[in-house]
Amino acid sequence: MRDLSRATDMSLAGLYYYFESKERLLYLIQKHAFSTIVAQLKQRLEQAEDPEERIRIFILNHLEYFLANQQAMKVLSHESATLKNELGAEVAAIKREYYRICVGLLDDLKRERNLEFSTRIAVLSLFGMINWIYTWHNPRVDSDADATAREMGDIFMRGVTTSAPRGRRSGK
Amino acid sequence: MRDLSRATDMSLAGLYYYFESKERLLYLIQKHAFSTIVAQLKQRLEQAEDPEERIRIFILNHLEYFLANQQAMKVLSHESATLKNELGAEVAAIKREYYRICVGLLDDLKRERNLEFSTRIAVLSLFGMINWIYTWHNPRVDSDADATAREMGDIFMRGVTTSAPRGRRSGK
DNA sequence: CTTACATTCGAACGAACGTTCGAATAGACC
DNA sequence: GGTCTATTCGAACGTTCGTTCGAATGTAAG
Repeated sequence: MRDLSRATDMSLAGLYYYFESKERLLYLIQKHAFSTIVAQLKQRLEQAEDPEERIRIFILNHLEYFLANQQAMKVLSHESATLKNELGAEVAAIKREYYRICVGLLDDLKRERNLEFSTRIAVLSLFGMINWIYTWHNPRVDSDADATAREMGDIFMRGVTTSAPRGRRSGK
Repeated sequence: MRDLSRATDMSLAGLYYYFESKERLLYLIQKHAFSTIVAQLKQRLEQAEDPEERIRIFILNHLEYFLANQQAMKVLSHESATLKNELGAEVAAIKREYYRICVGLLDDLKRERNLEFSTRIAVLSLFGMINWIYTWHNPRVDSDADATAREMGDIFMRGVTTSAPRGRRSGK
C-alpha cells in the first residue's frame, strides 16, 4: 500500500478513501484482469469456426494480454492464492470459466479429428506454457505476441518433431 | 521463521543458532534442491543415447522431483527472485546450467532429425509445462510422475494433433 | 458568507516480522 | 565436584505493514 501511495502521489490514508482494504483492491484488480481476458476471448472466438484456429486464437489472446501487462501479471501470479472467502471464490469462478472454455476448444478438436489424449493434461500443459511467459519474455530479445503465439501454437499442435527445415512445413 | 520454529518444535532464537539469517536458509534450500535435480538428471542421462529419449528423461526427472516435493516447490517458485547479491547469483548459475542442459538436448534432437524451430521458445515452453504442475497436480485425481511425464512428452514431441484414437499410435 | 458534502492528509495504532542477547541447560572431560 | 563448550530459549529490539482517525482543505448550492 505504501508503494502504491508513492506511485500514485496520494497519501497512504487517501488510498483508503477509495479502497476499503488491500484485499478488496487486489480482488478488484484480479476480477478486472480476468474478466477482460475472458470477454476479449469470447469476442474473438466468434470470428473462427475451425477448431485449430480457435485454439490458436486462445493462445494469442492470452499472450497478448500477458505481454501487454507483464508487470501486472507478475503480481497477479504471485498473489493468485491470497484471496480468502467470497472474494477468492468469485475470482476462482472466473478462472474456472476460462479453464472450461479451453477444455471446450480442445474437446472440439478431438471430436473433429478423432483424436485421443487427456484433455485435462493438455489444457494444463498449455496453461503452463502460456502462463510461464511472464517469467522470461524480454521485449528486446523475444518476438512479439503474434510470433510467440504462432511458435507456441506449433509446438502444442504438432510438437517439436514435426517442424520442417528451411521454412517448409510438412503437409497438413 | 516463526512458522519454521513451530513446525520444528524449536524456539525462534534456536533456529538462528543453525542458520545465520532467513535469506541464507532460503539460499541453502534452493541450492540443495536445484543441485539435486541437476545431479540426478546428469546421472540418468548417461543411460540413454537417443535424443528423444533423453528429452523424455529430462521431463520425467523434473516432474518426479516436483511431485515428490510439491509443497517445497510452491515455496521455491514463490521465492525464486528474492535472493540478492552473491547468494542469488550462485543459485541463478545452477538454474542456468539446468537451462543449458535442456538447450543441448533440444539441439541434439534438431541435429539428428534436421528440424527447424526456435530452441529458446521450445525450452521455455517446456519449462512452463513442467514447472506449472505444482499449481494443479492432485495425487488423488492425476496420474503419477511417470504417466504425466509420458503424456507431457507426447504433447511436446508430437503435439496434440498426432495422437491416434483407441490407444494405437501412428508409426514412429 | 454559510452550510454541506467530498476529498486529502499527517500521525499514529497494533500486529507481524527478522533478528539479537544474555541467561539457562546439557553433556563431555578432568 | 568443576570447567569447558555446545545447545536452547524467553524476552525483547527495531522495522515494516495494513489500517484508522480527526482535522484540514476543496467545492458547489442556498
